[in-house]
Amino acid sequence: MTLAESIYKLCKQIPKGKISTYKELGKTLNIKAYQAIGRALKKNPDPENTPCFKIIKSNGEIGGYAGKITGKKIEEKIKRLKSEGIEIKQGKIELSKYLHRFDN
DNA sequence: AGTCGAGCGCGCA
DNA sequence: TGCGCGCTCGACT
Repeated sequence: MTLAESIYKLCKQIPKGKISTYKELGKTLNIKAYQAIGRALKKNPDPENTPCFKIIKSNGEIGGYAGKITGKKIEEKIKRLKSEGIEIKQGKIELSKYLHRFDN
C-alpha cells in the first residue's frame, strides 16, 4: 500500500460537508513528510472519487492548490467545496468548523 | 507578529 | 542518483 493509496482512502472517508488538513493526514498515516501528501494528491488518479480539494493547509488556506493548479482555478474548487456546504472566507476555511479528524 | 531555513517522504528526470 | 514539491515547525528578527 503506497502512501498515495492511503491518502485517497482517507479522502473518501471524509464525510460530506467536512474537510481535512495535510497535517491531520500526516499524523493519521504516521509520516512527517507532509509534502509527500500534497505530492500524492497532485497525481490524484480519480478526481471524481477523490476529493483532493478537501485537503487543505493546517492554517485554513487552500494551499498551493490555489496557485499552481494545472490548467484550472481555485475558484472552481471553492465552488465545489461550497457545494458540500463548506463556507469559505477570503480563500480560507474555518478549520474548527469543518475539519474532520480521522481519530485513528 | 512575520520571515527564514531545515526536514521529511515520494515522484519524476 | 539527485532534486523538487499542493507542507509544517522551530528559531530568529
